Amino acid sequence: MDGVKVDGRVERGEQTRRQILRRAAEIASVEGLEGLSIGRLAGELEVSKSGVFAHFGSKEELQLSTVRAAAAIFVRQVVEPALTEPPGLARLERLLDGWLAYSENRTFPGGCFFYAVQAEFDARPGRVRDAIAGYGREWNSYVRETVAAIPGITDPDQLAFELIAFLEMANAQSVLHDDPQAYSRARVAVRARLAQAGTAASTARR
Amino acid sequence: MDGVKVDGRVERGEQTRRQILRRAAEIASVEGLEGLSIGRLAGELEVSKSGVFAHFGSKEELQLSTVRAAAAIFVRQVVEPALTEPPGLARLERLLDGWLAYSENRTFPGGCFFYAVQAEFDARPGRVRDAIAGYGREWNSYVRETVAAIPGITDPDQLAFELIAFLEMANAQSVLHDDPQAYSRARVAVRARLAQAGTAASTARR
DNA sequence: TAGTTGTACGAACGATCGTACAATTAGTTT
DNA sequence: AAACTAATTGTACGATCGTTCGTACAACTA
Repeated sequence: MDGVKVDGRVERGEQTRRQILRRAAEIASVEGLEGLSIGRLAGELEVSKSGVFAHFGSKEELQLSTVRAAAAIFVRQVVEPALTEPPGLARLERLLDGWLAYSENRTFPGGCFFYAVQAEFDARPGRVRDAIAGYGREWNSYVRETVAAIPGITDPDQLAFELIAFLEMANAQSVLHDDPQAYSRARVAVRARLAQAGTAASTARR
Repeated sequence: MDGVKVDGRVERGEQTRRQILRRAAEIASVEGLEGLSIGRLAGELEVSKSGVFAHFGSKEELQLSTVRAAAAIFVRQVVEPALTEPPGLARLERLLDGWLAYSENRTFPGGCFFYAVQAEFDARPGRVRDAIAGYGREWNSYVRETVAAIPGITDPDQLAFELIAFLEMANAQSVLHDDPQAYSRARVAVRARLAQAGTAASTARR
């Protein structure tokens, strides 16, 4: 076969790279992708600065790789579990619960990775911002489509906007104010909003 | 009288300080309070680096002063206009509209100043974070009390949480994706949520 | 075994960061 | 006019930033 790795050097490199990116994503969720410095990252991982640098070739490439790595963790933690549910309300609820758990668990120590880096890069141009914006759009449209798969939903864009707003607000309040109530408020808001959409749907059906 | 300023040197200094802080808040809304560097700030304002530094004595003090200056702008732009309305629904609507206009206008070039710096400092300890968290709490409770002044509102905490969530979501989406629709979505969400609270109130009254 | 490849390293680069301090300029007071 | 005061400046510092370079060593190929 072809896909079998036999080169131990490359494998060792990939493992180092994974460790770097895991730690980089943790740091960036707290200090931001600019606050993430190569020297500090190397110090915490007890490897050389040039060793870290060599994996990426530039700081921008490290930032981009970190964003990609965080996206993979997000997908595994939030998106994939919801795919075990059938399309419809069950899948949406699983998705939103999964997001709140991902934030509340501190999968990343600074709360949601993407909340932190979106706010950091939203107003400055460049490849990092573009990558973050791309993942943001993917997330928005995934939520919208998950919502749209529920029978009788009239305005999936509007509903997705409001649901995501509740999630991000919970993350923000919890991290900044150490307020555990934030998540229960978000759950209440989500439940009420979905109930409202449900009754609107059944009313429209009459 | 006593309050009359006669020393032209002090007045000039205060004016310089105001100019520094205005520019600092603009930069910080885009690059963050850490991305804000004294050297760059001095370069843009065409004054010496040591001149800027002398006004504050440390970078942390510059950051704290910048947060205070931004808070004053926010109060003038968002809170004060709403105070011209009588307590109740009218004041709340004026407050929320004022916030959306403040974000949409780009009073700060990076959108809402506090959205940017909250996300930057929410997970790291220190005086800057404490100051930001303090203003955040003030804002939360001001919205809550404005909501609570509407007759028949049952859960002002929950309602304030949801309304603020819509505002911040609009800001985030608009800045990151250049999406002008974000604000109209927030307005729709606010209107629907207030209508829901209103009918709940009149139902409860029966 | 000899030669090549890939990872990791240490040392050094110029630039910029925040900070310190003495000198200078401008305005006020005597 | 002299003495004083406050705002601003120039110069310099140590630390850290991202980046470059030559090298060491382990693992693969021929």
